[in-house]
Amino acid sequence: MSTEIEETGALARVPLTRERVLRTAVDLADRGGIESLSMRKLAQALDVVPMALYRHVAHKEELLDGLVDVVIGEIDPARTDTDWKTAMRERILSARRALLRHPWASRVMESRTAPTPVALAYMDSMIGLLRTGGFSLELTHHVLHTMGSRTFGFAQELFNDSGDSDPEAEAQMWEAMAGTYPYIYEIFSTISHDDTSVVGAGCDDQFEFEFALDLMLDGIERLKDRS
Amino acid sequence: MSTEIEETGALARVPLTRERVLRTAVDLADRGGIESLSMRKLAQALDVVPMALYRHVAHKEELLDGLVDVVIGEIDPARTDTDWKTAMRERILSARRALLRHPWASRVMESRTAPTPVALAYMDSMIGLLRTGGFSLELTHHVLHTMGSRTFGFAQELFNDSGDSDPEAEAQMWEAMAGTYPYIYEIFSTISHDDTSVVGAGCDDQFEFEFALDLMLDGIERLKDRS
DNA sequence: ACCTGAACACCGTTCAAGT
DNA sequence: ACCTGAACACCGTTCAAGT
Repeated sequence: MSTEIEETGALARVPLTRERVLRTAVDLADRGGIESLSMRKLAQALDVVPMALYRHVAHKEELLDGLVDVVIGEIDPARTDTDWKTAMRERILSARRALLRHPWASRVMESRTAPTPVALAYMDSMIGLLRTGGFSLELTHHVLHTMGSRTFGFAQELFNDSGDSDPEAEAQMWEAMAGTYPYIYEIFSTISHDDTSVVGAGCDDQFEFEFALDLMLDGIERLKDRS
Repeated sequence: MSTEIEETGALARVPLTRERVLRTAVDLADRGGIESLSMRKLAQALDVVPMALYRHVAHKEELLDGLVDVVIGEIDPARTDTDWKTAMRERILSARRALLRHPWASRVMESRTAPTPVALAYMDSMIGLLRTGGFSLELTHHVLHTMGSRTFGFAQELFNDSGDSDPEAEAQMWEAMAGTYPYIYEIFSTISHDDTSVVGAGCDDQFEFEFALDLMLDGIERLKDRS
């Protein structure tokens, strides 16, 4: 009967599993950003004492590894009915879509020191695309270095303008740029005409990502044909 | 006289300046890694109470901005006596050398949300190389997106194998790879023959960086000539 | 044997009390 | 008016005491 009361009190006291821990963590990070994801807050969201998490995850690093695995799991498998270039291109764009759904994911991926089996499997199939596509071992290796994190669908932007967008401060920066950074000013002022503001997120990130991706894929293809 | 004792006790009690704070912080990070750089430890290294730092730096974020500025300050200025391609190539390689001297720097740069004036000036002169080299505004913009952080001399490696290098665990991973990740195995086992171990840091990072850089510069040059 | 509250050893930063 | 010790509100994680 005390059991009954407990059950009612905690409603359907779902047992804590690694999967539920990870799912809740992804949710928390999606909602409040990765910096708001602490072991303590995660425990609270799961209605559990912090120490209970350590049954399913050795430490926070392992939790972060798990989050990356969840995101990689959302990437479509590689097509097997086309050439290497199309298959790689489409898969990378699928990876990019997964990362856009979880804006914290690329930063967490950067911070990992050792690849998980899931990440290794992803890499292995990517390399497989090249090898079965006729690339030599050497060229494959160079290509991997060239693509870097782009293989996982992201690239290092120069500055992550997550834009707190204080319009006053922005206008001021704008003014300063014209004088002291003429070339930056020139670019920004002409590029972002399509958007509402003169400054702001005036460029098409998707286009720019594909531009760089294709420049690399084309360059890589040329090297392959030459060898 | 009590003054005299104090002076002797603290020896040449150098006054705290922003520059001395930054220099010590760079030193600390160089020596013990960026994760060992806390406001408290920095204060201790300067033989000062933690709060004293806040006179020279508004918060830790500003300290990190300052560190990035120090590193950018070590990059050679752009040559003015060559074509855009050579000037850009050499400057990026100079930036890379600066980053190699401070292994924590690229990670700190990634974490900055807003560029400092020093970073903006660097970017402005980089863009200037392209513009005076005959690039259209549009192409210049695309190039910036393509190069991304490479402009600052670094690229996202797939995994930062800072190698704790537990040889036993490494051998085990090696064994697992052959079976479950055949393509990764194939690459690693053939590439790193030049080095001592079969695994290990068997590839020439400098070569790989330049390979990718040149692939991009060549692709960019081709686009420019076409337009 | 299992579970967990309290504690530890840290953070960055605030603020009021001291000089 | 300046300086700073103590305190605050957090962390991730250990561990011994409780059941």
